[in-house]
Amino acid sequence: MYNRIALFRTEAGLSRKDLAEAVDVNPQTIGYLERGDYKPSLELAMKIAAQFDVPIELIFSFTPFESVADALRRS
Amino acid sequence: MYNRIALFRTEAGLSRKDLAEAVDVNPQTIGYLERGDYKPSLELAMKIAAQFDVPIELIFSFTPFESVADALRRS
DNA sequence: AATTATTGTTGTGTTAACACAACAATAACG
DNA sequence: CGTTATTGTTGTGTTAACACAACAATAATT
Repeated sequence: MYNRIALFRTEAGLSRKDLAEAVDVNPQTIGYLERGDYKPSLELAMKIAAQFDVPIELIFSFTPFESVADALRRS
Repeated sequence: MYNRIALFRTEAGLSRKDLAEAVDVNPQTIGYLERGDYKPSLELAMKIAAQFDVPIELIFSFTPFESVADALRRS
């Protein structure tokens, strides 16, 4: 399971602690998710997606995300 | 957490056993999910959504889904 | 009516997603 | 330089999402 939590989080100017408070989990949990140490529950994934106002599929994927450079080049 | 698994499943002509095999879980697990006895992992939710080829948000929601009648009336 | 498929219920066991604490390493800032 | 914020690491404990088994109830099929 790949994710772009860190990407969205830093762009939003949030620390892990900030995001953790926003979605109501322990700050360590955000770190574990970003590193891929464990996979989120659907509930947590939905809260994170809601926080950045994007669909879940933009943040979580079974296949690797393309680089930001490539994505912007395509857009 | 509300879901429309049963709705999509029956429309697709699948039994719980069928869907369970398609997303590689125990048939009981589908029953538990449909009844709301427990919430899916993100991984399972994504597999189910992929099975019906719709975004996760069409199947799972924090708020109740409108009735099929209302949805069709609106469309 | 008999058989088979589907669904629901109960129970037990395992694993991983969490919470929480403590501390080290590094980065940012006064 | 000293302080503070941020991130990473390790460890322990709890809970819920699963697997699996057995069986009852109902629906569908022959």
